Amino acid sequence: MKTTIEIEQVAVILKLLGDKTRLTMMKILDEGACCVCEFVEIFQMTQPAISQHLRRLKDMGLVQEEKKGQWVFYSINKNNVYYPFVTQILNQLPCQKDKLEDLEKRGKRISCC
Amino acid sequence: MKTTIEIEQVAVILKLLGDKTRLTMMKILDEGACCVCEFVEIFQMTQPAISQHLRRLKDMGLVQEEKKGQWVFYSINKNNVYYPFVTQILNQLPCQKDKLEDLEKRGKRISCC
DNA sequence: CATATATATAAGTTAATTATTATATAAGCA
DNA sequence: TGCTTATATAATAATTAACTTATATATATG
Repeated sequence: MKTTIEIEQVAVILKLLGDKTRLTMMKILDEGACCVCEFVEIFQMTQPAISQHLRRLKDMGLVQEEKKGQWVFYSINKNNVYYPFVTQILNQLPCQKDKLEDLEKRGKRISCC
Repeated sequence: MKTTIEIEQVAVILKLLGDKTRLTMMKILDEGACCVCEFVEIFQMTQPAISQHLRRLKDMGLVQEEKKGQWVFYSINKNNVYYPFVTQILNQLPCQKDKLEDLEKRGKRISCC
C-alpha cells in the first residue's frame, strides 16, 4: 500500500473477512464472477443469508454486482482502495476452484451469455 | 505461506484481528513487547477489558506472555503457524510508535529490568 | 505483616452478528 | 397473462462478542 491506510478501517475490513462464508466468497470471486444462486448451492445456505453476506461485501465496496437477465453476478471490485490489501490476504488462501467444478458436475453452474 | 492454510482457520484469525483494539495491540507488539498496564493507558479502557483482549490473542497463539516481577509482558509469538500471514497484514498498518512515545512523556512507560 | 499495585477471572448486561421465515419485486417462459 | 425462477428486503430469533463491576491472586514495598 502506498497511501497510509487507517488502522480502524482495516479492522472493519478484517471483521468483514473474518467470516468463513464471506472469506470463501471473496476467494471464489477472486477466481471469477459468480451469481447468487451459485453461492446458495455452494454454501448450502438459504438465499437470503447469501444475499445478506453479499450486500455487506458490496456496502464496503469490495465487490460489485452486474445484472444479467434474471441473474445478478458479483465480482471483485478492483478499484476499491483496499483491493491491494485484500488481494494480499486472498492470495494466501487455498484455491477454491473445486467448488465451481462440483457445481459444474451437478449441472448447477450458470454460464451466462 | 508454504503449507496450505485452512480458509476456516484464516477466518478465525481475521475475526480476531477485526477489532480495532486487538489489531492496534498486535501492531504495537510487532514493534516491541508491552505490558498490560501500558495497554490500559494507551487504550483508556478498563484493565479487565484489556486482559480479555490479550487472552483471546494468547488463546490463538498469536502472542505470548512473560512475567517480570509484578508485570506481565506480552509479545508477538513468532513461532505461531500463522505468524507469516499475520505479519503481512501488520506490515501494511501505520506505525504506532507515537502511542508509546506518548506514554513515555506521561511517565507511564514501563521499562522493565 | 499490612497495604498498594498489577493482573486475571467470573458474572452479568448490552450490543452486534448471523441465521431463519415471510414477503416483495423483477425477469423469463408457457 | 399467469407461473416459475432469481434476488432483495424486512422482521425476528438465536448466538456471540465486548464491556462493566466485583472479586481473587500474586508481587512489591513500607
